[in-house]
Formats: sequence, C-alpha cells, structure tokens
Amino acid sequence: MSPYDPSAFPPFAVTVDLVVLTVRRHALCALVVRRGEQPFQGRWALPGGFVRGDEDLGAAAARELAEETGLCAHDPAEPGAGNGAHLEQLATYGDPKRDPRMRVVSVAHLVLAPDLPAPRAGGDANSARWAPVDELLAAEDEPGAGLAFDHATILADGVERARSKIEYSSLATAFCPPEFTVGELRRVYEAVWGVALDPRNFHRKVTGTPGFLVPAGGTTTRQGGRPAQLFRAGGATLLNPPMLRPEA
Amino acid sequence: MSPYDPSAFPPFAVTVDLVVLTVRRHALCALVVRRGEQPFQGRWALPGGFVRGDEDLGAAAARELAEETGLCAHDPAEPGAGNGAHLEQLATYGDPKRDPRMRVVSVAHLVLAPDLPAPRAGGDANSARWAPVDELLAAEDEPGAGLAFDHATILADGVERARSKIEYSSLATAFCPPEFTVGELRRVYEAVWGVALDPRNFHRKVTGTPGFLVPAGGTTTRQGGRPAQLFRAGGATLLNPPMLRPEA
DNA sequence: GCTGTTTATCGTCAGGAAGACGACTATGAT
DNA sequence: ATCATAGTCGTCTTCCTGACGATAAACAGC
Repeated sequence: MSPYDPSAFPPFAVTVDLVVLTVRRHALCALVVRRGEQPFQGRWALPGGFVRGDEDLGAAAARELAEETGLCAHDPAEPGAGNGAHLEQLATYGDPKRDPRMRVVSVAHLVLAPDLPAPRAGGDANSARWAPVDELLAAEDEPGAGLAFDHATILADGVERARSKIEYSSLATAFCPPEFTVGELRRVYEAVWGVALDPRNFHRKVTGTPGFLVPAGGTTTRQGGRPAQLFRAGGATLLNPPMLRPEA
Repeated sequence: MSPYDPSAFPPFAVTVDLVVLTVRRHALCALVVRRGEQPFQGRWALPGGFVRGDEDLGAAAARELAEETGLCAHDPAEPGAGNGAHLEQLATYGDPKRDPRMRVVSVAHLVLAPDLPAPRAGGDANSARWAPVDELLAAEDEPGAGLAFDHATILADGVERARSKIEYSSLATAFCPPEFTVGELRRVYEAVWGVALDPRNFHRKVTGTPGFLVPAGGTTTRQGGRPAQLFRAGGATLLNPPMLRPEA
C-alpha cells in the first residue's frame, strides 16, 4: 500500500442507505422518504445518511433506522432478545457517477421488520411512507417517477436478498410480531415470494423443522376461522433442508 | 440528507481488499502479501489498495487483482467467456479502529481462481504467496503471526461465502481450468468443504443437473486410472436442488 | 501377459422429503 | 342451523439422496 499521506488518496463521503422491508396487507413493502432538496428533489428515496467519524457502519445504519422509524435494530451477532428488527449489511455501491455532486460510497443495509404503525417522519426526512416494492420497481420505467440515485438497484438487490434468505434461514420470522401463527408466517412467505403455498404442506414443514418454531402456549383467532396455535421463533437460524420456493 | 458541504461530513479513505482463493494440492488456499511498512510491517495481509477517484469499486478490485496476480477478472454480469477469474463483492468493513492511522473503509471482494503458477509479486507488494486458509486462520491464535488489520475476519467471511455458494451455484467450476473432469470438480468440493464425497453419487448429481456441465468431447488421464471425460462449465449458474454439504 | 492399484462410471436399493390433495375441526357470520 | 374461513392431521406418489456393489479402462510391477 502507499503511505497514508492524506493527499495521496481521493476523499470520499461514506453513507449508509437502508432497505427497510415489511409485509403489509399481503404485500412486501419498503420504507421510502421524500427528498426535500436537490438533486432528485421531491422524488422518493431510501432512507440513509452520512456515517459519522467515529461510528461503525452497522452502528450508523442502526442510528439512521432509529431516527427514521423508531425501530431498535437487533444485531444478529448479539443474542439480545426483543422486538428489534433484523439488520444486516447488504452491499456497497460506489459508482463514481452515482451522486452528481461528489464521490459518495454508500454501504446499503437490509432491515426486516414486523408490520409497523404508520412511519413517523423523523430526522431530516420530509415525509415517509411504506410502498409496495412492486410499485416502486415498476415506476422505474416511467420517467421522473423512479427512485432517486441508484436506489432502485439497491432496493432490487435488497428484495432479492430477502427472497433468497428466507429460503434457507428462519429470517421470515423477523417479519412477524413476537408471537405469531403458522398461517401468519405462511402469509409472509407468500407476500415476499409472490406465490401461493399449500397450507397443509407448509404447516408440516415449519412444525417439523426442529428449532424453527417453539409453541408460545396460546391460541388466537385474529385471522378468523379456527383458532390457531401461537408460536415464537426458535433458536435455529439455518433451515436444513431449506424451504423450497415454487419454481413456477 | 444534509447539504453536501465538504466540511459537513468526515473524510474517509476507501480501499478494496481481495480474498483470492484457489485450490492447490487438495487444500483451499488464499493469496497473501507481505507488508513492507508500518503498521503490521512484515506481517501477511490480503492484497488491496486505494480506490481511485474516478473508479468504480469492482473496477478497482479488478485492477488490484491484475496488478497482484495478472489475472483478468471475469465480471459475472458480462457474458464474456474466458480464463478470467470470478470476482464478486464480499462485504464492507469500516470499524473506526480497524486502521490505527486513519479512517479507512474497505470494500472486500472475493475472487475464485483456478490453480495458478507461483504468484508474481507486483505493484507495491514485497512478496506474495498462496497459503492454506486453515493455516492462516489457525495462526490468528499465536501472537504476532496473524494477518494484519482485520484481514482474518475478512478472510473467514470470504471462505464462508465460497463454502456456502458452491452449494447452490455452479461456482465451483471457477476453481477449475476451462476443461476439467468430474473427479477434478469433486476434489474442488472436497478441498473447499474439507470433507470426502462419494464419487458415484457426486458423478450422478453433477451429470444429472441440466446445464451444469457440458461435454467437451475428449478424455484425459492426468489423474491416473481410467480416462475421464472432459467437461466445460454449462450455462446454468443456479443449482436446483443444491449440492448438499455433508453435515458431519 | 497377468495381477494389483487407481480412477471413472453405471446400477440398485432403502429412507426421507415434498407436492397433491382428502378429511376433519373449531371458530364467527348470516 | 348453515355456511364460510382457517387450522391441523393423514395418505399417496414421486423425486432425491446416501450407501454401496459391480464393471471398465488406464498404469505399474512382476
């Protein structure tokens, strides 16, 4: 490596952008905020902000998440129980032209959260909303309607990561409240994958996988129909064999 | 977001670090270079360097790869055939204390390459070598013998990525020369996973997966024993169902 | 040539998992 | 009471895998 003369390397700004996903009304939704300034003024964008000088990347993501949503991030490394959302690093985007003003490298993070009340506009975001990812990605074709910067690419990558990760991990429970039914978990899979799953085979699969679900000892009828057993997420994080996504 | 006043955000240096993996003599090996300067002078480190001001992250990784090894990176996005190694972004490491001199954010990339001739020491690296990853990671326990900076963490993450990715993709062929036998491919899996696989079941699996292998129309006897058919990597990139890693 | 060794390749069989789907149960709505 | 809605348990068939026997084609050494 070259010596670390501050003039020997180009200066970068480093930001974090967040792909915050949840399931609302049978649709996979992402949190977007309206930009209040140029460039892309008035357009929707992913929440995010600068990494501070003494802050780790994951900490910056957790801070931005709390500022935008009030959510407490749940670092997968810590065993800490709780309501916190799942947070993980997604990928880093550093095209020299991705921001027209200057060189910005953005470390995108993926957040999976249970269904939340209306987003609270916080920090420096003018307004925020949950939007179905299908709408957001379809709007990329209409000029002037797409997400700011390269955020459509980041969103698509985050959605793809979520879609593939619930196949072989128990991460789908991150979309559920602390106690949930098998049917609610199945509707998460159906919304994220955009397919219909057989309720009987799904039930057999998730209840037959050791450590995936532990009974919480109650029943609920909040979905109508016969009361369903309540479960909590078990300790298992890797599903083996995985949940198979229908190919059609 | 805040206005982009250059004084409003802290300055970062952005580097790329490379986890270059290959299979040599039945062992998974990584490319390491000896550091010629402080800090960690004389210690082994992953190859890497600064991202230039007008350079994309993947391009910086490909440039460093070429400087260190002469390898031509094969961007998975392009259909470009060839001898190029597989290159993909791994993860980004930005702990404020990961470099004692200043704030450096490193975007690590993973490279999978066929067995190469001896590495050529290039660029600003004093010397370079292939080292079995088991040795590199085991050396972390002895004081003064481990990799520089947080490179052991990066290496471990890269190895884990490679181990899991050959399960459900055809990426193991990236470790092979353009034409290879089923047995050579099996030895790649065995080296990366550190297990023994049944040759008969492996043969059935890889030849029975459509698009994984296409016959190259010759045979070779370079491994001894009965001549084996030569294959090329097929177009399929995703293996469904995946190759199962033995649990024991 | 014969024999043993090595590697490749084909085949068989049992067990497990998944898709398709029938049947029954327990609620609320009309 | 009847219906609609969900949840839960079983059955059957098919596919995939792991274990392993058997054969084929090269080479080394006697």
